[in-house]
Amino acid sequence: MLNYTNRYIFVFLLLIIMSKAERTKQFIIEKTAPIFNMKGYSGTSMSDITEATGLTKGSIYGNFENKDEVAIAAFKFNIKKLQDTFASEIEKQTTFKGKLLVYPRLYSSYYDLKVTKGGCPIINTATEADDTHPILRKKVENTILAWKNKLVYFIEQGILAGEFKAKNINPEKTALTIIAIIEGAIMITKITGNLSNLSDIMLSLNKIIDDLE
Amino acid sequence: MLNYTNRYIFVFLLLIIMSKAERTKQFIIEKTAPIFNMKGYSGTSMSDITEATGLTKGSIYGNFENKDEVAIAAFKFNIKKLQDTFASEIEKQTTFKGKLLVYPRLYSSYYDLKVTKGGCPIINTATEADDTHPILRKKVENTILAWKNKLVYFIEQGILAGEFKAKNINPEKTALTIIAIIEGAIMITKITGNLSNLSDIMLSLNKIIDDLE
DNA sequence: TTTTAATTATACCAATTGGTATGTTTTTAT
DNA sequence: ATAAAAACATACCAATTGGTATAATTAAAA
Repeated sequence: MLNYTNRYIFVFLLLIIMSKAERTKQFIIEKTAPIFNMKGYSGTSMSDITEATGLTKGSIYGNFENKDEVAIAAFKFNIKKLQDTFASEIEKQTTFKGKLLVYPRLYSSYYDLKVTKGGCPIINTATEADDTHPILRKKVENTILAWKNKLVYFIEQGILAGEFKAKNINPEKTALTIIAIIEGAIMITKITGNLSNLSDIMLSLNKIIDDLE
Repeated sequence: MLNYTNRYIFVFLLLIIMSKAERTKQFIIEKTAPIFNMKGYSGTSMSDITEATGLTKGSIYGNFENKDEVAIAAFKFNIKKLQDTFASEIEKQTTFKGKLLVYPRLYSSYYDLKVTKGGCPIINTATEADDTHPILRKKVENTILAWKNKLVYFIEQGILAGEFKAKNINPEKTALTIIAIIEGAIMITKITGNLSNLSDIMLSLNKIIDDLE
């Protein structure tokens, strides 16, 4: 994470380096990303976009081909935001078990972090796009597969490092199960509004990772 | 499940008992339920409904107040279909562990059953409605809570019957985890199109239930 | 079998959808 | 400082949205 001083330097550099167009493009993405995540693709209208940005259609269509492009950019933005949060925490960990345990720990306080408004962009986009939007569908699929591969890597390296015992562990199966629990937990927590559901389920996830020893 | 003979008797009785209106109402629900499940609430238009049923707007609005009412009825229909499938299998089991194991077993072949087109109506409706549709949101929440209570009951009774050892088991936490794994697994499988993902994750669920002993 | 009531079709409504053509204003580079 | 280019606003477009009033048809009750 950037501290306040660095953040100001960052914004200052953006003002110099980025062109006006790049900045508004970024501005549009930042403002619409939470809307797409909450209302979905078909639930978000062009007027939602103009309203959220304070810009007119002319300027939206000057920076993006169509609604699709805005939605895809917004999805990427949401995913990156989420990944950055986890990547920086995973980096700090020295063991592979420690890296895996970042997920239950961070997700337990997911709603405090409020990384993405409207819940997890993966599950939101996946459930809407799977039967309706081939481009977004493929993007979510790739996101999940990349996540799975990362987890598989941690588990395999953990076995090599002697942190986990190799027998009985199927890295792929374990990775998929971890993702399933997390995504399911977010869905349940969002719909019930009961944050303790999330921490409850994350305790189960914690145990699963612990049992890999 | 009804066999063919019983099904014909059932349809015959419907023709006598149900009025024309009741029958078309049911017809509309059956035809639109898969569409709402695939395209979502805001993705399904009135013209989708008239197209799928072959009826005109007049007849749709003669049987339903508005689009909301059709959507809610379609959601209930999808949920009932799903619940009936599981209820009949759970009934057959004599042990509570057996009842719990019905879930991983049936979900492993979920896509063969093809109970509901477009994936699980719970996760589909939950992710769309949580920030947009209070009525549907509440319906999904209640569905999940009822499911959780059912699982909690099975686990508690299983403990009483000596099938599971009471210590270390938190029925509520376990129930929530089971639901999370199932819903997450469906999401992953739908988006990747890889059915083996579902059976892989269901093996993990199987182990979790086995470990309750 | 006829009357009454319910059901379905037709034709319409204003509002909104995503998108575009054309001006006007800012940036940017010279 | 000025010309060229890019960004933005205005005003429009046809198509579609959810919904309704009314007419035509069909089912149910007498």
